[in-house]
Amino acid sequence: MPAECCDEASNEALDDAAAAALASLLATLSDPVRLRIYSLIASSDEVCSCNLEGPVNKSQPTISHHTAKLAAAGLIIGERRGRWTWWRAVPGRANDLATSILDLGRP
Amino acid sequence: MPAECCDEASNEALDDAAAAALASLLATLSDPVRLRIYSLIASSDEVCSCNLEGPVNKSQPTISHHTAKLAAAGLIIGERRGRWTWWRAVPGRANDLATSILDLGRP
DNA sequence: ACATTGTATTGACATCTATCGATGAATCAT
DNA sequence: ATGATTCATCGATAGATGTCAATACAATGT
Repeated sequence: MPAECCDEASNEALDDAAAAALASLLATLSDPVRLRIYSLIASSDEVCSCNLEGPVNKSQPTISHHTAKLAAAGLIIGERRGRWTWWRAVPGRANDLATSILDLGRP
Repeated sequence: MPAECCDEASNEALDDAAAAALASLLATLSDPVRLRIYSLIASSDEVCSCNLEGPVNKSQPTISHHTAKLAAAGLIIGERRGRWTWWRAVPGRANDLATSILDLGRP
């Protein structure tokens, strides 16, 4: 610890647990494929998985892997109707994330 | 492409380039250490590097690596004054990110 | 029952990344 | 100049992760 420049222990804007939780949520959205999937789902009421493979252009296991991650993060929720799974965005989740990001800059 | 459930090509909410750019910015913030560093910087006017090692509790090369990534993403900017580098948050950047996230849900 | 279709899981592989020790470059004090 | 200090860079390593082929599971239809 140097001498002349350093203040006290700082105002601890974000503790370890909060940083880990927020980082985990951000990591879920930090993949281009997941972003596109979430964007497709969140901009519609409901999206069938069969409507994801086309635009996203990835294999079926890859899509399943990404939707599972988005669901585990609480960003989307899936409902199985018949053979297909229909996805919808969890309301308010993107809003909460946006305000969390804004709060990073508040003392 | 299945038959009964699938619509047309979807409303293309996010093209590949936009998804890659946003994902890259989110990836920059998807690390707990970087989140804490950015939080410390963004909640103050200016923060010296010597005020980061203490709260973050990582080695000096690790801190340097993270500040470099935050700076490359345009989230912080560093000014060298004498021996120390002083960091400040780029104004508006967190705001832009927050609105980008909110736009994901808009048709 | 059997075949078909949509989805999830497993295993393997390649790539990326966070971390740190060692070293180099730049700045200041004496 | 010499030494001390601050920061960046390099090399190495361990862990995480995106991707897909193969396979298993679930639901529907014949």
